Amino acid sequence: MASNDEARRDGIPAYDAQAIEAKWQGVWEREETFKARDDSGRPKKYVLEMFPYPSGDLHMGHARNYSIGDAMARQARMRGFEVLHPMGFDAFGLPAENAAIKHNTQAASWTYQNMDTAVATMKRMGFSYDYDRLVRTCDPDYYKWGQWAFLKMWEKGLAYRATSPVNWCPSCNTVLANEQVVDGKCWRCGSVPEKRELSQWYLRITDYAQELLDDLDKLEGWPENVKAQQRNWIGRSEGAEIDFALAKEDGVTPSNRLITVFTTRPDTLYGTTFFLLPPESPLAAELVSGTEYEEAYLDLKKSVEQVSSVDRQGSEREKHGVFTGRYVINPLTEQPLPIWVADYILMDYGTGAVMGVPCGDQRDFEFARKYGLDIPPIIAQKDDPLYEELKDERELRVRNVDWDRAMAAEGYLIQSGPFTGMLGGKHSPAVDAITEYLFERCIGRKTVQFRLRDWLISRQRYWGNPIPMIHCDCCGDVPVPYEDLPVTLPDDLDLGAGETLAEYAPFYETTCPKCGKPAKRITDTMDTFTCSSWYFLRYCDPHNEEEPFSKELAKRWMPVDNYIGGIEHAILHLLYSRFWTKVMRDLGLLDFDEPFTNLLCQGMVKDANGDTMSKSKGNVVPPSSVIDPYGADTMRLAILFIAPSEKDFNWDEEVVAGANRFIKRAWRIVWGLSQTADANAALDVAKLDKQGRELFRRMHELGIRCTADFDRAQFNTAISAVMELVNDASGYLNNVAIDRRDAALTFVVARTIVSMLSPICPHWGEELYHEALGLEGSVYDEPWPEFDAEMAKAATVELAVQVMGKVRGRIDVAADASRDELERAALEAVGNLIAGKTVRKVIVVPGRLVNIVAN
RNA sequence: GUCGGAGUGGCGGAAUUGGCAGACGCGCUAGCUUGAGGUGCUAGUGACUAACUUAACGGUCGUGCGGGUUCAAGUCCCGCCUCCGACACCA
Repeated sequence: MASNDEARRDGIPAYDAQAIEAKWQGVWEREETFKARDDSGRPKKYVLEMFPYPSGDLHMGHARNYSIGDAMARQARMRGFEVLHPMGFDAFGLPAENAAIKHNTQAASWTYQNMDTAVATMKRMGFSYDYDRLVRTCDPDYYKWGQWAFLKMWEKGLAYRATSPVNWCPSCNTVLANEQVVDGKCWRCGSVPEKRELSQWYLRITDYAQELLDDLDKLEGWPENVKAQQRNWIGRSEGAEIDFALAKEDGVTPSNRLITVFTTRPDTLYGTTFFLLPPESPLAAELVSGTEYEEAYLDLKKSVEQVSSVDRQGSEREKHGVFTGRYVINPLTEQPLPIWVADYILMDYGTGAVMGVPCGDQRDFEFARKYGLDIPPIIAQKDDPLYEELKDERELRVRNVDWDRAMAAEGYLIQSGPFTGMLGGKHSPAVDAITEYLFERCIGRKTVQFRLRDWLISRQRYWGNPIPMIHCDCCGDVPVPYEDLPVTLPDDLDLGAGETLAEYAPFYETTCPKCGKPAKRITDTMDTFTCSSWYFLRYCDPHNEEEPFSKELAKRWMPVDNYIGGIEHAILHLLYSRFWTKVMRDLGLLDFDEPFTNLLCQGMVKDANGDTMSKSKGNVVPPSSVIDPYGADTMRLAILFIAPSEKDFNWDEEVVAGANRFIKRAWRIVWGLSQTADANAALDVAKLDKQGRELFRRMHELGIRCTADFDRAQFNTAISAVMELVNDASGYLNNVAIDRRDAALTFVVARTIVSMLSPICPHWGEELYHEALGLEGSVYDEPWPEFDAEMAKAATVELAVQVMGKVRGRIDVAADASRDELERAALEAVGNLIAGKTVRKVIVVPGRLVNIVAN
């Protein structure tokens, strides 16, 4: 190419990305440049990207994720930190098993092959991982410790087995955790799960619900939306439990049997006109059993079972209900309330029983309308005529109203006994007063409900970490002794023929560790999210054979300072990891509460039209399509420059071409500067000519900006600062003859450009550091340049002169000019505009502007 | 419905504490370089705009919409609109 010929003529070598990148990748590997030292005296920085699932080669999303992390890790090293920057693979999971079934091979071979491919691509991208710490979750020396943690939780009562209705995915042939049912569908395959009554294994994450919620407030380095999603998911709700006595068959005489409801609005108790149970409720079945109401009830129950959970969702759906023929007694009014079974009531929230308040709750309102139940008003706004009419009414006078929807949730209580006139609503004085009143009479109490359910971790699949439990007919569920860990996953199942662990006798046949009789091993494996809940701890001490990680090394490296990954893990992975960390803390292994100090969720990489890339759409841009023609450094630069890290962007070939243009231009400019650069020359600012002084000043100004941008992980603007410095250096080379350039200045500017871009374009940086600047060692051992705010100050500055807030002129003044001088210069500059007017006020903002108020 | 986030040129996007809106890049325009340009370099590029031979200079408007506070608002306050995301019959 002509440009290269021309470059050579100037004594500047061509930028050959492929050769340079291969060379430095070799050097880094040989020299172990990025090995994290447990015992160095430097302060630590733990930079972590979410490890990938090895489903094939890496895609653009990975490239973006790891480019962000690598820029952080490399810059942190230059800032003097000992950096832990590890990588691994979330290697268990269904795709490997499905691929093995399809190709009649073993899941392990498919997985290890993909991991090798991915590692090769990571190395081609030049990521600065400490590969000695590579963690693969399917390695027995890793999953052994997952089993160990399970047993510890079993001992503490945090792991248990229970039989309950669970989500069964018919396509994956396994159960799913609540969190893994997304939009009513399986998170992995999109099929609609069925409810099945099964015996399954759980982790008691609900024990930590309050702490998981409270500690979100500590996470200042997390994005607001992730914290909000977790808060929603945990779903804390304050309210009261209220006991209603079941009426005897006569419908009016209270029995001894109590049915408890949960409500956030005990203040609306006076407006309760009916009582609700879900179709699945055993109590409902019992109440109608053998009565004339049983048939209608069974019909409703059956129709609900037939409606999939997707269709059952959403408030648009019409509500259905049947009367049970029985009543409960309102504990305050002592009025009987009919018990209905309704399909909008959930069995697994609250107590599984609800008081119906049709005037204040839109759902109850719709239900009451449909079935002709009374809607007595018990809450009103002050400007409502109803308020005037009933504000002093303590008894229930108006039994029904003619509205078309429920009223606002907040207002003043009417027809509400001694509470009439109080302000009602969520967390209102009336709620407190009635709750207290109920508590004194032993018919209610303050309580807190969570939406969060325990974590269902058992999966009926082969390619996962076996649950280390044995079932003995005499002794029940018995843990595998610690010395027998790991329970190793067999590698010779005939997956192609559909063989499962449950059918594979060499695995499940065993003896009871307690009584020695023949017993059966549990053949369920653990949810893969258990493996990813603590891998960041294993990186601290990856080869430990005695324990999952040593306390000392966890203390050395944890918590993760910067965690980078996709927003799709906002709930699942991040919540589970927080839980696991707290459990490890309570086991005495950790001395902190939260694993990830700062979290960055990078945006998605979409195609040029804004569609998500997918194999089925055929619009995937593989990383190799950029590395092959341009090199990894261009790719990294383009990916970080195109948009802020947390935003989605559409793939744009022009941006890649532009990034390549810049990297080559910066290459030429550094080489150009190097022609006169002398590393040993002392810089004397006073001796610099005007252009030299200005370039030096700009270097400090832009360096300060660039450093701040790295600190807040805003790489697009960090790069733009380097671009500006390259532009300024280019101007210097164009305008200052070679024999008049300052040797110390050209050196320091060249080195600064190289340093500032090296975290992003590492091979480029190392090559220039050695070849153009003639320096020894690695650019990553070079400290990040120091920038000085004093040096960044200009001798003279241009200020805007405003009249009444509009820019009307400009003045060039000394940077240290006094306010009086500025005011005088400004008044003079716009003298003709304010002639004949009275100057009321002059606002002087040093370094920025002068505003004259005159009329 | 609830919770979170965002609306800035033709495009991606900049803009500490209120202080010259549009940095940087893409694209586009013109010129130079070149046998050629899918290279490089130089200059220009928010919209509108009277008088004037032309141009420079200037003027008006401009950060989703409408109000407000202020010498000064993309930024603060009040009221809307639109888009994106999460959860959703959670009592």
